[in-house]
Amino acid sequence: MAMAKPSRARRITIADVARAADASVSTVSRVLNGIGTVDPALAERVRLAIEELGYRPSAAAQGLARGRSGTIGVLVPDLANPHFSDLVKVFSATVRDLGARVLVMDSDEDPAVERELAEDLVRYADGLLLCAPRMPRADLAALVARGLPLLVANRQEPGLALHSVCIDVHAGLLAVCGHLAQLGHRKVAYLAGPEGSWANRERLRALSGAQAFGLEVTVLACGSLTDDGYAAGPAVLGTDATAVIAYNDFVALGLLSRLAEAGVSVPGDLSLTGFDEIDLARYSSPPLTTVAVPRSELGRAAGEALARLMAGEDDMESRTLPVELRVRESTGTA
Amino acid sequence: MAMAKPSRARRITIADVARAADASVSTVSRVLNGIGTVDPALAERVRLAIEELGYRPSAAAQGLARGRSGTIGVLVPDLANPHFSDLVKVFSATVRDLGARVLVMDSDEDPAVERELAEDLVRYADGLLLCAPRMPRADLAALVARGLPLLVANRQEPGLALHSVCIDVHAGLLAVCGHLAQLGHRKVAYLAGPEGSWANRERLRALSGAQAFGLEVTVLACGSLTDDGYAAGPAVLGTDATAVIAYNDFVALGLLSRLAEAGVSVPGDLSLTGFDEIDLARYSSPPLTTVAVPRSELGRAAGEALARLMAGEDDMESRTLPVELRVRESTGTA
DNA sequence: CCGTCACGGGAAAGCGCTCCCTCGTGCGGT
DNA sequence: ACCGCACGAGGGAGCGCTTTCCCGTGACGG
Repeated sequence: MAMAKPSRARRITIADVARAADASVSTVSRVLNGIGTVDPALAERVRLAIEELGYRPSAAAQGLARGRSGTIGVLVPDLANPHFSDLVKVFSATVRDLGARVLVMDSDEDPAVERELAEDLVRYADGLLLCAPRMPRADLAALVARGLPLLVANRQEPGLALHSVCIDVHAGLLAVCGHLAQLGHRKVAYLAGPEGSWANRERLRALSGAQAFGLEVTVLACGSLTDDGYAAGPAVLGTDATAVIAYNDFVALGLLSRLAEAGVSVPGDLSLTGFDEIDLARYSSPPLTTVAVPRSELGRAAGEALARLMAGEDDMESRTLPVELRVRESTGTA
Repeated sequence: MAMAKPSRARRITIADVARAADASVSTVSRVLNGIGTVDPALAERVRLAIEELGYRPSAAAQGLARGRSGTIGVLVPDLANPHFSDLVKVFSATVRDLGARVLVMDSDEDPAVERELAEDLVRYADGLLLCAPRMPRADLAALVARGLPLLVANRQEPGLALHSVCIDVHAGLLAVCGHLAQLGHRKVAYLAGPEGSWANRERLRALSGAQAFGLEVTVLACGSLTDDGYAAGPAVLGTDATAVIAYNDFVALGLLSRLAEAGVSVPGDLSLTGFDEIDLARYSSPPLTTVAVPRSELGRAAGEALARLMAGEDDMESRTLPVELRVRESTGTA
């Protein structure tokens, strides 16, 4: 008796269900999509058949037929950075309530890759969340021109009609400056983040405003990693600053470690501030004065904003979320 | 003159390209897929048309026609945990070289959600990477039965035919024990991680083996977060242990902070070890003795393993990746 | 010079779903 | 008793690709 090879068990389709439930494909589809015009008994039969067969609708077929995939693309520069993984986490949870899934791509900060990935995401997704602080404006414009719902996080590009949700970096750093000025500091060093990134530009902008507080700022090239902060130790000690504003908490913690090694007391000899408030900030010794950014809020706001964009509401204003200065023990009087 | 409303600019399809390039749809498809049997001149014309029209093939249509989506599903318990975000990052980069994209879902450690998400991923993906340390065995079995390439990370389930890549947690903790024993410690406290998780079980298993080193272990319930470690301070001080083995680096750092507050010297009064080596471990004071796990290696191994599974190689053995003890200043003689 | 092939290229059949349109039925109104 | 209507249910045309099958052409050998 010849028996078909159990090669690759054919996928169970909606037609199989229809047959099993003795209903039409249309009806099964209705049941699947919760359209109420189906006789309860029939619907129940269909549900049973679905259960029995272990049927799951093919996402590809649904996507093709519906004209949308139920997928949102997210592009981040570095998923290993808690700032972004947190964002993705909350964003993903938020849009999930909308019935959407998230396709994440990590550009590794490489602009060329970024372009390519964004282009790829467009093919898959119904909407895009872009965290691309350094993507060339032209690429951004090209993406906008594609016409699909697009939202950028933490970036503003005047003149480009794109929606965004941002952290109020400017206000945050201003608060830091105010705090330091109040403590009597006059000369401060700023450990700069990645050159050209929006976040760094915003900080610099705030810093230039800080002269109003009587602060004299020395900008030192640094980076965004703990290692960068650690490496910046000597440079910092080479200045006559009495306080250091680190690009973020990682940098601050790295520097803190180097300072401890060098026997420099914080805040006795030097005050130090971070930014972004990572969990560990309050567990360092001394606990770090930093700026708490509403990470979850950002993810949620992004999710909601994109939802509205995808629903066709195009008249939406960009949101800027407030931050909060967290004064702890790493800052003291000059 | 009646003009069609520029409603929602119809998608550009392969047919448009064919028309523009004066070729057949088949040919355009061939060019797209790099099938060599096309006259170079024609191919060039097609490429030009594609460029001109800004055509991008619809992922849904391709997926439906090809019978596979080019997407791999990844389920993690917590994307905010660097352990998993790192894994996803590397994994995603690895499979990208295979032409696959990654759909990430975060179960938030909720078993019910986990089931649902896994079920959902199946509809979208050609393969699955599961990080589900506590998913009920039955759910796992159900997933295996679905027949699609499935790989689990950091978990082994004897009797279930599933492939896995793991970190050698057992060996890692054994190394920690050996190190402490060598320093003369006899009584140690273990700050336990999430109950029921594979990683915690493995540690406990190693710990029971540690009696061979003459170690007497007190297990204290704790958790996996910095806060948990901080909170465990009093409990730790309530024991007569001379060394503490923390579930992971976060816990260790949290405890370290609490100990510093309490004026307990590390390693003078108490030795302390972490696990997983996060970046900050070497920047704490004192720098943390911990176990370095090959996070990137894990992601890469997972990517490669899943690639092979998806290519049909079913005869694959599970891999266990070696770890490395990093001795730093948080451990000293008893 | 014609038969044979190899090969470039086109037509068309799906892939598994959604959704519009149509059809049949049973009901109420006049 | 008849017409119309509402509503439940089925038929079938796509959605945008891939891929098989087949045809036409030109090169080559006998």
